[in-house]
Amino acid sequence: MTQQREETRRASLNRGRVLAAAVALADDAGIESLSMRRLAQELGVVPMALYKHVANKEELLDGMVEAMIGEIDPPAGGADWKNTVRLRVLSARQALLRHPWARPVLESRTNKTPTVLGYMDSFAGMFLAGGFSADLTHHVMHALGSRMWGFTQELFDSPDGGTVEAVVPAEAQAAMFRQMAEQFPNIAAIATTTAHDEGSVVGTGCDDQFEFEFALDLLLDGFERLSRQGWTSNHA
Amino acid sequence: MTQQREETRRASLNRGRVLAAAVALADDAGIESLSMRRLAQELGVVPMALYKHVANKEELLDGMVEAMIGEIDPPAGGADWKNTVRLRVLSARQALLRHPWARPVLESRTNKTPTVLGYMDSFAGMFLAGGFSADLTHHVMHALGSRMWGFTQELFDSPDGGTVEAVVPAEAQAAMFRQMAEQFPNIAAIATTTAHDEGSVVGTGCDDQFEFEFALDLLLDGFERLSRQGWTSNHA
DNA sequence: AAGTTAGGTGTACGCCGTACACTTGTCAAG
DNA sequence: CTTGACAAGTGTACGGCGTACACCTAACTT
Repeated sequence: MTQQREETRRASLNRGRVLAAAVALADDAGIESLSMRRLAQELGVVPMALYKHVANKEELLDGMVEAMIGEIDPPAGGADWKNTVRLRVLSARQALLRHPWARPVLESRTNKTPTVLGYMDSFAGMFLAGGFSADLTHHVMHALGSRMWGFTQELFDSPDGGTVEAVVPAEAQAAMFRQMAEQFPNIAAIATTTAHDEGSVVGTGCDDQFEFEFALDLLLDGFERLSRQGWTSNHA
Repeated sequence: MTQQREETRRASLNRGRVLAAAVALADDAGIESLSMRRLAQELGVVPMALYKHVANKEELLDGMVEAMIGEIDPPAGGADWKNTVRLRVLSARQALLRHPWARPVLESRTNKTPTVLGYMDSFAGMFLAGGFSADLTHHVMHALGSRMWGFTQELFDSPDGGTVEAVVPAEAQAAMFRQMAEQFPNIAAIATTTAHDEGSVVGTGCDDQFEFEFALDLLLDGFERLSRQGWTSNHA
């Protein structure tokens, strides 16, 4: 039967192979290099062939997101809600760090697929199981926002690899820093406390994982406090 | 002199007119409609003419962001840090709501212009002036993240206007809801507490302003607590 | 009067997503 | 064994995009 033949014919495409290739390409070459044409080329096929397996590029991206979600650990049972949520978020973060394209793609998605909704549903479930009211759970989910996916809008994000500084001569960096300190004294004050080397004022010098966990724990602690004191909305 | 002539010659372009037209176009037709060609057409000029006033599209977007930032109220003096920050964030939010294109554009910007840095600097200044250590200010800025700009990654955001429901017959909505309740029981539980009408499970039914302020205040309260107890990093 | 230059033009290139009509290889039914 | 259907891959083409580059022209400087 058809199914059998398809599997034996080596070169045959299918939705899974297309998605896997798309993920691989985005991982290796960056999301901006992922075009239908380039992807087809990578698969040794003509661009239009892809459309037999995904409806359009949007759906391709949806599929990629779903693949990424599949890498996030399911909620660990047993622990209290706070740790359960915490671990899940950090697991999501790991998946996201493996697939840097996922952040912009996730942000751009406007229609949630069932898989995405399922992920969000399981999140809501963790709060409800922890004794949160439905109302509080709702607000708390909003407050968590994209941190649910393990990412934050980065304040200072490096354009890419970040080996740029090596090229710029050190004295020029120092001059730039002095100029910046004049124009942006507060940022400079912050930067000097964390970055030990004067050159890397922006971009490097931030321990992203620390910042992420700092904010996450701040929120979780806030949630806990509200839940404990039996928060209810005084909102219409 | 040149300057004088330019002002008298009505049709002449300049960077300001280009940026203003770009903002107007993005406001009216959506950011996805803002192309160099379309913008040029709007200005009654050939596409390449724009490149005499902005280096490329990236710089155009940077300029638009700067224009938007210009609409944010400067920090009000006199109040305590918390209220100062709060009001400024809410002012930013107002500007952002007037220009829906600004969120995606801001997110996509990788190199911060001086104006953007200046805005961030003034934010850091509010915390420092409130007695925060440089270190805590740093982390707090990260935790605030994009909320500094008055936006959050929306959990359930409607694709557009949102008058879709009017088209879908009510009984079909109810059926969809029942199916969703089965598949995503936790989301359904949340949705029913807030949305009084069963149909609008996703997208509508959330008071975005409330959600925003809820999360903002949660964070600000957390910041206050840390600052008061003289938080210092036990981080390498 | 001559030369410089800023600002607007026209053409063209290489990308993009994808509509649509086509071939082809595989199978089930007659 | 033929036939006809159908799924999968192809080829061509269209309208969009950002923008490089050569050009024209009107204004200002000297």
